[in-house]
Amino acid sequence: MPRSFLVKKYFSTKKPHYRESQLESQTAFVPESFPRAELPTLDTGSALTCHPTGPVYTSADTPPPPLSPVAPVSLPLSLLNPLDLSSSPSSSSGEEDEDGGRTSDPPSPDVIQHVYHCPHCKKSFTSLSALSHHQLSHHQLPPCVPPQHAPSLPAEISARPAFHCKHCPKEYTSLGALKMHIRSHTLPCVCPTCGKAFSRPWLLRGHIRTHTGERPFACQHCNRAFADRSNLRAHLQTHSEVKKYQCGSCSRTFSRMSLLHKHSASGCCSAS
DNA sequence: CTGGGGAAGGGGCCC
DNA sequence: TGGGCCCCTTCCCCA
Repeated sequence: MPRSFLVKKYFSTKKPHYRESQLESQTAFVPESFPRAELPTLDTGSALTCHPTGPVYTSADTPPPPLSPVAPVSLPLSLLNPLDLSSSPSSSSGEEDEDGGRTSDPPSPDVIQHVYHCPHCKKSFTSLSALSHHQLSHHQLPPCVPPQHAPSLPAEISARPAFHCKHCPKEYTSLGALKMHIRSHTLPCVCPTCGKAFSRPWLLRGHIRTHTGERPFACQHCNRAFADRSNLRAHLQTHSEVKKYQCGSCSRTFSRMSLLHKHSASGCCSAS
């Protein structure tokens, strides 16, 4: 469902990650009712407003305090598999992903326990391998790389070729990764209803659900349904007596990491 | 102020 | 290699 990834916000008031202009014109999923007037031909010399740095954490610069996983969350099994999402692996195709999910398992507590931060962009990763993969995109380490991090990178990383995005400063170590990234600039999939543009067709399909009201992800414990599986997953936490995200200082638990971050930022345990 | 829902941003995995 | 889909995370808004 649409994480609606890389949406070109024609009308959005949210923070724009990319400017509307300078987008390469592509033809897929462009409805006739929305000529790509706002998707001018890309000028290779233009620079999109692409923030090379990582996400901005609202809880100041300091990373969130260690997240203590709440040990055995007392969720019934049915809650952990509310939609029996693990039943039919790749049987879905596009629209049927309401029941075609490969897994509905909530992130395991130990996933939450370890947070690895990229020294280059401050992004956080829940596993060292994920961080290592991510760091491939930074394979040309800037001088600011903390020395304790740089040596930890695989040796072959420094030898990999770099594929530079011509629209932003990002670099990738594979052409495929670069191409996928470039779609975030070109945004070839345009919503016929509102004109929002997406990088991938399935993102557009999910976005269309926001117009149609389709909510294929139903909660088994209440009448609510969601258009996004992740949102259902978050919702399921509200049915749990013990939340997954626990404050390391006061042991208070939260249903979402963002709430825990808010809690930490509010001063419970940040300075103490 | 807090908790929750909606939607979005990004990377990874599988086929 | 690319498409399709996943997960995690974050932000914004509202009750």
